[in-house]
Amino acid sequence: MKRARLNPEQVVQAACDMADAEGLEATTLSALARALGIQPPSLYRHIDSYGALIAAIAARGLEDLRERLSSAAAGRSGPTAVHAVADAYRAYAHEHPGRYAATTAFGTIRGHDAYGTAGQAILDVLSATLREWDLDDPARIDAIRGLRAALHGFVSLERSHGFAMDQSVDGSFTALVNALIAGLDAGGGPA
Amino acid sequence: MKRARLNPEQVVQAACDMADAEGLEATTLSALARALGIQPPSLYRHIDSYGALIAAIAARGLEDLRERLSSAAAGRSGPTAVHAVADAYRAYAHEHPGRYAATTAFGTIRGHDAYGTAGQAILDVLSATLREWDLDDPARIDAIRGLRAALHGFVSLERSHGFAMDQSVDGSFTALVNALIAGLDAGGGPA
DNA sequence: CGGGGAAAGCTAATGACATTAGCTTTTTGC
DNA sequence: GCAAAAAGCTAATGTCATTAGCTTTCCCCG
Repeated sequence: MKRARLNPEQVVQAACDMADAEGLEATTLSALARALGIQPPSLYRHIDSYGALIAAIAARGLEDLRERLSSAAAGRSGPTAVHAVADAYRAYAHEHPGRYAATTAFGTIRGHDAYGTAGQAILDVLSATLREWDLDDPARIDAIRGLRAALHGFVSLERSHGFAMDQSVDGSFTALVNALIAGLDAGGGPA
Repeated sequence: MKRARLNPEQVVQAACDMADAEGLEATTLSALARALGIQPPSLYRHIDSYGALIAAIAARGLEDLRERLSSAAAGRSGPTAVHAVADAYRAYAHEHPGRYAATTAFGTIRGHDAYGTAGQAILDVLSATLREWDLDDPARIDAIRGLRAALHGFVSLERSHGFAMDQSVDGSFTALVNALIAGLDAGGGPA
C-alpha cells in the first residue's frame, strides 16, 4: 500500500479537479480524502478547514480567470476587447464550473482572505478593458460594476439551467454585451 | 406546555421568516424545529424533505417578487417602467434576502418543481415591461435574458459584499439599467 | 551509519445535520 | 363518546467537519 505523502499544493489541486468534475457541493473533505487515498482527518495536515479549502479553490479560480481575461484583452481595444474579455469570462466559467462556483461561494469563504488580492486583479483587467472610453472615476467604477454584474449574472443563470427557452444562449450573451457597449457609448450617467 | 398543532403553511411561513432574518444557510430543519417548539422529525408531517422546504421558500419568493414587479410595472412604460421594475427587483432582494437566496439556490432545489410556474410568471412581467420596444421574438428573448442576468448578477454581488469601493451602489445600479436601456434603443442584434 | 525530531499518516470520539421507523398523544368527525 | 387520522414523540442511522492523541515514516545532522 502506497503512502500518499501529500502537500497542500496537491490537495488543493485535487480539490480543484474534483470540484470541476463532480461539482463544488460534492467536493467534501470525505470525498477528497477518499480520492487521495487517505483518511479525512489527515487532510488537516495540509489545510486549515473546509472553508479554507473552498477559499483556496476560489483563489486559484480567480487567478486562472485573471490570466484568461488578460490574454483576451491583450492587443485589443474598444468593443472588440470587451467582447473578447466577456467571451473569455464565460468560457472559463464553463470549462471550470467548480472553480468558478467557489469564486462566488461567498457564504463559505467569508473571512478567508486568500482570494482578496486576486479579486482586485480581475477588476484591474476589466478597468483596462474599458480604457478606450476614457471614463472619469465615478462612471468608470459604475461601468466595471455593471460589466461584472452582467457577466456573473448571465453565467450564473446559465450554469443553473436558468434559461428555459431553447433559443441560442450564445446569441443572448452577445446581445447583452452589445447592450452594455451601447450603454458605454451613450455614456449618460445617472439621470 | 402548549402543543404546536402546525400545518404546512405555518411551517413554510416560519421558514421564510427565519431565512430572511438569520440567513438561508442558518435555516436548517433543526433550527426551524427549535423555533417552532417541536422536534426535528415532526417537521416531516408537514414537509417532504429539506430540499422541498427550500423549494417552497423559493416558490413563495418568486410569487412575492412577481407581485412586486407587476405593481412596479403597472401604469408605466418605456425606460420609466424598466427602472421601476429594476428598482423593485433589487428592493425585494434586499428586504427578503433569505427568500431571494432560495430563489437562486438551484443546487438544493433541483427536481422540486413547485416554483417552475412562478418563475415563468416573472419572465412574463419582464416581457411586458419591454413592450414599448416592440421586439420580435429572438431579440425579445435576448432582452429578457439580459435584463434578468444583469439584475440577478448585480443583486447577487451586492448581497455578498462583492462591491468593495465605497462609491454609491445605488448610482451604479441606475447606471447599469440605463446602459441596458441604451442597448434596447440601439437595438442592434448580434453583429 | 544511526538516531532524533518533524512531517504526515492513523484511530477514536464529538456534535450538527437530515432522515427513517415505529410508538403515543391529540384532535376531529360521526 | 369513540374511532381513526393527524401530529407529535423517542430512538437510531449515516454523512458531515472537526479535535485529540497516537504511530509511522522520512530526512537531516552528527
